[in-house]
This record gives sequence, C-alpha cells and structure tokens, in this order.
Amino acid sequence: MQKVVTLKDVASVAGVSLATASRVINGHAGVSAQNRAKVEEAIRKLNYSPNAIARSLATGRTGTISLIIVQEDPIVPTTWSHELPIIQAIHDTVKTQNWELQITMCSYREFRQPSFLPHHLSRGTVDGVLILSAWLVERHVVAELKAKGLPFVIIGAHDPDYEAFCVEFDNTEAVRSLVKHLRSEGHETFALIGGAPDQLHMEARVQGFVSALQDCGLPIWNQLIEYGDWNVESGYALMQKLIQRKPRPTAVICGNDYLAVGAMQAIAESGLRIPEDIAVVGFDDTVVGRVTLPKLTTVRPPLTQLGRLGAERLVQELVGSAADGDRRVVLPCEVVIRASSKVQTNQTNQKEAYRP
Amino acid sequence: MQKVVTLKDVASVAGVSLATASRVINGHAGVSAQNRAKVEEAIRKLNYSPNAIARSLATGRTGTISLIIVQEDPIVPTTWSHELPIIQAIHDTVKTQNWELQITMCSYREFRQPSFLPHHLSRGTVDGVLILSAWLVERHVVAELKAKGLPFVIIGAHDPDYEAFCVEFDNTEAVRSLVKHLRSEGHETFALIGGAPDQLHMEARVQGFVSALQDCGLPIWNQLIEYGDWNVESGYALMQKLIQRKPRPTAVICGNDYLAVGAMQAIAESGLRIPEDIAVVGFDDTVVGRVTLPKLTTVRPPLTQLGRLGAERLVQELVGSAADGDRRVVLPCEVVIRASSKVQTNQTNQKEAYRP
DNA sequence: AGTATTATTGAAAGCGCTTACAGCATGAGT
DNA sequence: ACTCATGCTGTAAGCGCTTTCAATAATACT
Repeated sequence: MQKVVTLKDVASVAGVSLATASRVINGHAGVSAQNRAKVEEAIRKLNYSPNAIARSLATGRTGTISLIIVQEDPIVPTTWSHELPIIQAIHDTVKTQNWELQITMCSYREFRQPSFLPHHLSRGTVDGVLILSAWLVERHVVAELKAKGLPFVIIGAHDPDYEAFCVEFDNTEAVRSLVKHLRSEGHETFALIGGAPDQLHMEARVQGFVSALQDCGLPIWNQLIEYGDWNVESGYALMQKLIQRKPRPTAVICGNDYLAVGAMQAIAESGLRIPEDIAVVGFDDTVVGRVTLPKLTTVRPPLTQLGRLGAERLVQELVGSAADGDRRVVLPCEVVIRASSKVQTNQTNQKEAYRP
Repeated sequence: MQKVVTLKDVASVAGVSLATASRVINGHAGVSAQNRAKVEEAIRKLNYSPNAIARSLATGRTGTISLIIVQEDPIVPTTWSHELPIIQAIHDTVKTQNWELQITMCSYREFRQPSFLPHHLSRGTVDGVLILSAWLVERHVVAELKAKGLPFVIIGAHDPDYEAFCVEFDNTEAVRSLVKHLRSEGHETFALIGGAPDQLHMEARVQGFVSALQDCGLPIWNQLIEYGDWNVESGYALMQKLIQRKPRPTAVICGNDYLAVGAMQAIAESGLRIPEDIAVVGFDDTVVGRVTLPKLTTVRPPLTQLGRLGAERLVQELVGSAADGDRRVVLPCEVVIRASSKVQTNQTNQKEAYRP
C-alpha cells in the first residue's frame, strides 16, 4: 500500500500552485512553457496519475458509459453468438474514444422492473447508457432515463414510440429476401420457426414472412409459423411437427442457426433430403452453419456495424456533437446462400465447406 | 436535466444534520429511532439516491471490480464459447455481493505492454482486479499490480512464480484421461492438435499428452503434435496432414471442438470412418460437438465454477476475509464420452443426439 | 444530590480535483 | 506618463459525502 501521489505533491515538487498543475494535466492554455515543463517533469518523477474519482466529483463527468446487456430469462449462454460481435464493437468504439465501459447483464424480466434502472444508474457513475436488447424497451424505462437526463441509445431493439435513438437490423427485409430466394427455387409452401415471439426479432420476421408471401400471391392459410426456444432441441422438435403437416412445407426459415441444425437433424432422420425435399435456412451466420451437411443458408446481420454505430452515436451525444438526424437506424442484412436451400449446380458450395 | 437531490437536501427536509442523515444512509448505529424515521421519510419523499462518486472520494473505496479479458491477437469472436460462461459466473458472483463490474478487453499483446496496466488502473476507480487470460501473466504485470496495492486474482492462467492467487482447470489431467479412455478403446498411435503453444492450455495439454503416453509405455517417436489456429479450418488442414503420416494416428485429440469438427470433415472426406478408423475428441463441450455425426467426445471444463471461485476469492480479499489457503486452485474437468471415440454398443449415443 | 457513563447529535475537516476570480506583471496604445 | 488589454499565476470555494471530535442530553450509579 504505497503512498498515493496527489496533484498537491506534483505542484509542490514543481514549485507551482495546484491550479497551475491542474491546468497542465488537462492541457489548458495559459501556462508558461517554463512552468509546463516543470510540472511535466514532476509528474514523471513522481509517477503521478490523476485520481479519476476526484476529477469526476469536481467536473460532474465520469467518462464512463454503461452497457446494459438484456438477456433471456433464464440466461442461456448459447445464444450469445449474436451479442458478442456487437459487444466487441461497442467496446472497441468506446475505448477508442477514451471512455470507460461498465458492463452489466440482466434478464429482460429484471430490466423491465420499475426499480431496476434507478438502482443501477442513480449512482452518478456513468455519463450515458447503451442498452443492448432484443426486447421492446418499455415506456417507463425510457421515461426514467430521460428524467435522469442520461443520454442513451438502444441497440438491437427500440421503444414503442420510437422516442429514443435506436439502431437495429432489418429482420423484416431479411426474411423477405429469404422468401424471395426460396420462391425462386420453386417453393410454394413455407414455414417459419423461432423462439418466443416476445423478441422483436421474431415479431419483425413474422411480419416479413407474411408480407412476402402475400407479395408472391401465395395463399396464407397453409403457411406455418411455430414458436419454441432458440436452440437445437427446439428446432428438432418443431421440425418433427412440421413434417407431419399437410401440405408439408418444402422450405423452412429458422430463427437462428441452432434451430436450423435441429431442423436438419429431424429432416435427415425422417429420410427426406435437404434441399431437394425440404430447404432449410437459418439466421445469424454462426459457425455451426458452416459445419452442417449440407452447409446452411443463413442471414448475416451487420452486428459489428450495429455496435459501432450505436456506440458512436452515444459518444457524439455525450460530447455534444450529435447531429440529430434519424432517430432510428435500420441496417440491412446480408443473405448467405449455401447448399441447404439451393440444389447444387456445381462444386462451389462443396469447396466452400473447408475454406469458408 | 433535473435538479439533483443531495444528502444536504435530505438532511434539511428531515430537520437533522448532514452527519445524522449520512449515518442513516449507511445504517450506522447511534441514531434515535425518531430521527431515523424522519430521514427515511425525507429520502422517500425526495427520491434521493446517494452519489457514488462522492462517497468513493470520501471513503477511498469504489465498490467496483475491474475484469480484464485478455484475448487473442487479433481478436476472434469465435473462440468466445470458452470465456462466456466464465464471464457470466464472474458477473453474477460480483453482482450478488453488491459490487460493480467494469469490463475491459484487450489482446494479450496489449496486456503485456508495461504501460498498459498503469494506464488502465491508476485512476483509482477500482478496488480490485480480475484477470481472465489463457496466457502467462508476466512478472512485471504482477509487480505493477502489487505496487499499486490492488488485490487481484488470475482466472484461467497463472504467473511464472505462482505468487498471485489463481484458479485454473486441469488441462494436463484432462488430456491424460482422454488418452486413458482412447487407450482403453485400443488405440496406440495418437496425435494432438491445437492452436499456438503460447497459450497455457496448450502447454499443459502437451505435458499431459506426453506423460500419459509414457505411462502407457507407448513409444513417443510416432506420437504427433501439430500446432495451428483454434478454428475449423485449422482442424481440417492439420488433419489432412496427419492422414498422410505413417504410421497414421488412430486417435486425435483436438484443442477445441472447432478443430475437432474440421478434423472430422477431413477424415470423412478421405473416406475413413469415425471412430472405427480414427477416433476424434475435442475440448470445451460447445454446441458444435453435439451437432456433428457422430457426436463428439469432448472435455467439459468447469467454467462456471472457475469464474465463481475467482470472483469469490477476490471479493473475500477486498472485504478482508480472505483465508489465505492455497494460492493456486486447479479444478478437474469432466470428460464427456460420445460416439466419436467409442464404437457404439447400443443406442444411447444415438438418442442423446436429440435431447442432450 | 453529585458524579460517571452512555447515547445522540452537529460542526467541521477533509477526500483530490477543477475552476471561477482576483492579483500582478508586462507590453501596447494614446 | 497613464490607461488598457493581455498573459500568467495563485487563492479559495466548491463537488457530495464520510467521519472525527467535542458538545449536549439522558440515564445510571454511589
């Protein structure tokens, strides 16, 4: 427990006042070159580094951003393939701009509790908030944040009134593209499976699904939507059900790659072929989709971009340079077509399996 | 930007002094029931919540723990399957004990730079540090932390002199168990593949590999160890090489499940059977190992326990209740035997595929 | 009744830093 | 020579909270 060096020590060693030393630390103008050098010398000699807490108290700014990661309840680590690139991007963006990141995780059940946010944020330890969620951010949460005067950005979701700045990716359009692709492969009977419909992703995808089918002029009555969990087991179980239906869907859009893998297992087991009898597509472009046989057609959401844009926006707001253009940014997804939805005409897909 | 309520406001509304109000907030004894009630009433009325920054400055404690996540360089999100349960456990443990978590990620290249840690931690914003790494934590890093008087715990790695408290899992023993299992299946020619040997995991596994083979009385000269990356592609490439070798290994231990998946693809492509011709085992028990055909034998490290124990230990140290028993905790891994290493004798493995 | 404890209380001194504000040179403008 | 900017510097007043210490009131003891 060594003696902690304070600005006062620096000032006295440099032979100047506290104020002058402080000015040098903060790079303020109006210090003679001579004194500046003396202070810098003292800082080096004493190995001084400023106490961020004291600075925060004096300035009212903390230089840290809170990232709240809202998760399923109960929390399942498996689903994280999605969040990780976003978090990484947020982290890098925030750090690059010299802010600290304070991360908290909670289930969406906790998050929506009226007492949760105040408890977490009233402490004066953060300047702004990033909310990473797949669920609607409810009105009272937005209201609480606004009441505190805390700038915030929602990533991956939005609030009911679109009052807050949010950045999302276009689930609806992604599914529409998928349907279009599958339609061009000749399919007429579709199914959509996914986790609980409380996630905004799912809601938007259902919308895209329905609207795309309508656009194609296909009858809606025999297009199926089934809900389960977001994992392999659920994909397997839901697919088993779908196989029994008449007419049997020939193209299945899965809410993520895990569901798709489960679905593929169920199809393979029933003796049907992929994609000849049933085409399967996933979502998220995780590594599992590259190790299945056949490889999985999937959707690659712009996760890194999502995180970066959200974080950049918050930082802009914090430094006061926020051009308030659109409050809602919706980024397009990329559809990655592989063998699970397309009858092969050459070896391309086969090769890709080993050098993705 | 509403008027921020301070303790002073509470005190004046309650008609008591600042000191008394503070005592009530902190649950100190020596306040009359009457005054306590008045203060509590005022707090409720004003919706007051204490400013953590000011409190930190006054007490010298911040109530936050820094988690430094050391990663590959460059950072590859794929490998995170490993870290995630640990982080989750750390988070939950820390939160449960009413501490805040501040997370920072960096590459191990950054981490070992002499200036990195001071820059990050000299700010007085954290009380203790958790280092999550797969690489050796070098002497100078330990020295810097000690010089600052900051308690810290290393999770997943250790320092060269075992001076710091660390919690790891037993890679060596895990590989030994794997070899023993494979030996009992009749294998005599082994191979070990993994990522770069700079990770402590790999080093320990090589040790276990060599020592186990010696214990079995098997000749070392034809037992192969190959290094690559930690991903599917690398597993594929390394396995292709191994298949050419004479004698050809009949059992391959892969550094993680992704490598194993790649290896399985290479084997399948060459027309060999798993596990009859070549047995494959992985590491980490990720979801990919459950979707391959055959399903993958793998090692399940006690990740949650690792995170929990490390965090608990740090918290103990911070509150001064640390019983200084062993500085090094090494947890055993669980070997999960599935079809990729064991010729099936019944349907158990088959069934497991759909309800893991 | 008188003294010794004990229980409550508030004034005030920080924690380490920033930032008006005022003071004092110095050089420029008239 | 006198006023006015201008540039640099230090004093001191906080930021919102904790905590020591002395003061006071209440109670116990001889």
